Amino acid sequence: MASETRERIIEACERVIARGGLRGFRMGDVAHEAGVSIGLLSYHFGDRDGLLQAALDHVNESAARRSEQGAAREPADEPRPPGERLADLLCSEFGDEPQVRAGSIAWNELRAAAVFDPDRAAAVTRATADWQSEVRRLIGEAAHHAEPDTAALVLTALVEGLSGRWLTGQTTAHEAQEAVRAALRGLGLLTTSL
Amino acid sequence: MASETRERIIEACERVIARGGLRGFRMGDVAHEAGVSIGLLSYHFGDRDGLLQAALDHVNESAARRSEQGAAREPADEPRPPGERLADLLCSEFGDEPQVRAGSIAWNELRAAAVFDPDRAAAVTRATADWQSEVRRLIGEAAHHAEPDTAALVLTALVEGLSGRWLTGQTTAHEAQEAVRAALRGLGLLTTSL
DNA sequence: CTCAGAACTGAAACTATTTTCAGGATACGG
DNA sequence: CCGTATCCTGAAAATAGTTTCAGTTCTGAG
Repeated sequence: MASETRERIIEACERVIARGGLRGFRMGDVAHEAGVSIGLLSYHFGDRDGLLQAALDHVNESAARRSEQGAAREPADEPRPPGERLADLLCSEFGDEPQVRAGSIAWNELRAAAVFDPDRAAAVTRATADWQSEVRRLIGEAAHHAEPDTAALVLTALVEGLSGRWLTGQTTAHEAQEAVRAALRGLGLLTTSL
Repeated sequence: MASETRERIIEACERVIARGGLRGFRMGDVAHEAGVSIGLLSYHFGDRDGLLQAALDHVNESAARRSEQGAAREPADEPRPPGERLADLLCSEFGDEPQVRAGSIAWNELRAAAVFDPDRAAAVTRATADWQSEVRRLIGEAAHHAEPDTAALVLTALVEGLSGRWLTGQTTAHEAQEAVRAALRGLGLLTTSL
């Protein structure tokens, strides 16, 4: 059926982006990766832009789903401290599983492309605002903070910066996570005890 | 003279990069922007890669020069608090002057490209390490901090993340600077008094 | 002035990639 | 089966961009 093939193509797009970024996003590579002909890409998605758009939308959705999942996964009978949940949410960006890494790379590319493309900037802004307000909410639960909005901005921007460090091999995923936790402690949102 | 023309070409490169990123870096655009023929680019810089390399090196040098200037501008008789100098160094990335913005855009692009290009990753890593160790030094001067290395990582990564927010229009330069100062206060490196 | 070498031009050749399209395969209701 | 609508292919055309190069202009020393 066609929808399966579409799906396969979108997944191939994600792998191609993860391997070479938006710059290395070639329809020939996508077709080869998906095991279909190059003509089929146009058939399903119109042109290169349509294909890329579909792939990036999918990345967006996946990220949103993961974020919601994280919030829902909390068992009601064993309440984890909100500071810990905050740390989890923020650190979920880092991790050596291929899917996590591919997602981070795609986001990194999307953010970089958004500088020059208002449409993409709008999409990034919306998704980022959702994420940041979720962080803001957890800050409110974790502690009385004087400037919770600023703290949410600082934490989310920090994660984005650390993501770049990690993806370029300047830090490990673990170091990035430790840095996030250190920042949370600095803001009084995580107790020092391990 | 040739060196003037070279300079003009490099400056044109910076404008082209600021306008369209590394992806939008076209030799035709550079030639048009510099008011020279396309053949001259090859004559002076060999090929596209050589041209791009020269342009990025120039961005690097400019940033380094600006940073040194900032450090040297401190008059010995009126010592500014190290926390303030730290804030200045970190906030110098944000600002609405075209040159500052162009420099930030170039860096943002370079960081994004470094994910897929080991050579660029090495260059970025080196420059980032220098900057971070300067921050680390100022932290040492500003206060006894339990984890100065982690603090330096957090602050520099934060600036990189905020830079992305600013360049995509998600925050203003001023908001980004305020966020940096808030983080510095949280880390006990800047007194609350204004 | 004149010549050599450096700076410079722009069109043509080349390369890489996307888009189109004529047609082949496949699924499926009648 | 048959017809047809959908899915799919891959080669050819179109497009976008870089590199080359034969030739022109400029510059300065002799």
